[in-house]
Amino acid sequence: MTQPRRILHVDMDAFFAAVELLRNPELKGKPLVIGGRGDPTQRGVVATASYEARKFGVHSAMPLRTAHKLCPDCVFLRVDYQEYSRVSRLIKDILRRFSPIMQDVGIDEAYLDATALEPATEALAHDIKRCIRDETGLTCSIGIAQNKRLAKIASDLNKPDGLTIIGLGDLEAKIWPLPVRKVPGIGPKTEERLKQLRIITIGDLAAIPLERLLELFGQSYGYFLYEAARGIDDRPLVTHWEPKSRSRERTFQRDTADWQTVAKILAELSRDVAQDLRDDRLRARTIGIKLRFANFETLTRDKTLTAATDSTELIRKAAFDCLGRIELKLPVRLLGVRAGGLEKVGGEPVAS
DNA sequence: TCTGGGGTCCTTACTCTA
DNA sequence: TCTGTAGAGTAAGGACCC
Repeated sequence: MTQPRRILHVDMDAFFAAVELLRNPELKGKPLVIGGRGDPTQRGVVATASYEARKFGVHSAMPLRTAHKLCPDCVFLRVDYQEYSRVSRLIKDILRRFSPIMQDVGIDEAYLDATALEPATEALAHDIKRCIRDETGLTCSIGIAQNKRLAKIASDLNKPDGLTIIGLGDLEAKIWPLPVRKVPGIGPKTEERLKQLRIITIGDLAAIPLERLLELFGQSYGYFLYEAARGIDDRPLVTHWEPKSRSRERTFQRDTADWQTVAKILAELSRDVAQDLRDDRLRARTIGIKLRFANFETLTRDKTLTAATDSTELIRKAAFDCLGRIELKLPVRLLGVRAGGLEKVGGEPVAS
C-alpha cells in the first residue's frame, strides 16, 4: 500500500481587490469592485469584489451595471492584469520554495504536493501562509487533502485566511453535506439537471449507482460525477504546461450592424493574435472566429491551413474566410479570433 | 435589460479514405 | 464495383474554469 498523498490547494483571498488595496491602502474598508475598465456605465463584468462589496450581493461574473445598482457607493477599478501577474509570480516562487511539485492554476491559485515534506500538515500550512503574508502582505486560504479535488473543495470552505484539512475518514461528515455545486466541474447547467433528479448534495450524488450516472450523463461525465462524489481523484499535479490555443476577442460597447466596423475589428484581432504567436514563438495550423449576435447567439467557424503560420496576412485571410461563412443577420455584439493547432517555431507540435 | 476575456476539454456530426 | 464500416481529421457547439 502506498502512502496517501498530501495535496495542498492554495487560493488567494479576493486576489485582485487585495492587490489593489496594497497600493491604495486608503481604500481599506470600502466596498471595492474590480472589473472591465472600471466604469460601471460601460459593458463589463465583475472580476473580483472585496468582502465588503459582497455584503451588497455583488459577486464575480456579475455585469458592472448590476453591481453599481446594488452598490452605488462601491469603488470601481479597472482590471490591471500586469500588476496581478507580477504579484502572482512572487507567490508561485514562494510556493516552489516549499515543494518543486507545484501546479499553477490560473493567476490566484495553485496546488502543491507536500507528500514528501517533513513538517506536520498544519504547521506546514501555517508556514506557507506566514511566508506569503510577510513577503506580499496578502492572505490566502489553504485546503489540504489526499487529492486535488478534495483539497480544492476544502480551501473554499473557510475563507478568507482559512485552513481546512480533509482527512481520510472525513468524506461523509465534511463533504457529503455540501451542495453539488461545490464540486469543481459541476457548473450551473449540471446543478440544474441534478436538481431535477432531486440530487442536491454531494451525498445525494454518492447514493446514485454508477450505471445510472453513465446512463444519464454518458461515459466520461458519468464517471467523473461518480468519482467526484466519492472523493476519488488520482490526477497527478501538472508541473509543466504548454498552451493549446491563443485568442483575442472584443465586445463592442454598442452592438453594431456596420460591417466595415466588423471587418476593421476582425483585422485588428487577427493582427493581435499573430503578434501574440510571434511573441511566444508559436505558429498555428487552425484559425477560427467567434461571433456573438445581439441576441447572444454565438457562432464559431474554423479553418485549418495546409501549414502552420504566424503571418498576420494569412491569419487575417483565414479569419475573413470564416466570416464569409456566417450570414450576418443581426447586429454583432462580440467578435473573436482564435489560433489553435499550435506548434513551436522549429516545427515540433506543442506537447498535449 | 443584462450577460468580459482567455482558456480547456468533451460531445457530436460530418467527410474522406482505406 | 458495390456496400458497409472503422478511424482520422475537421468543424461546431456547449460546459466549465479563473
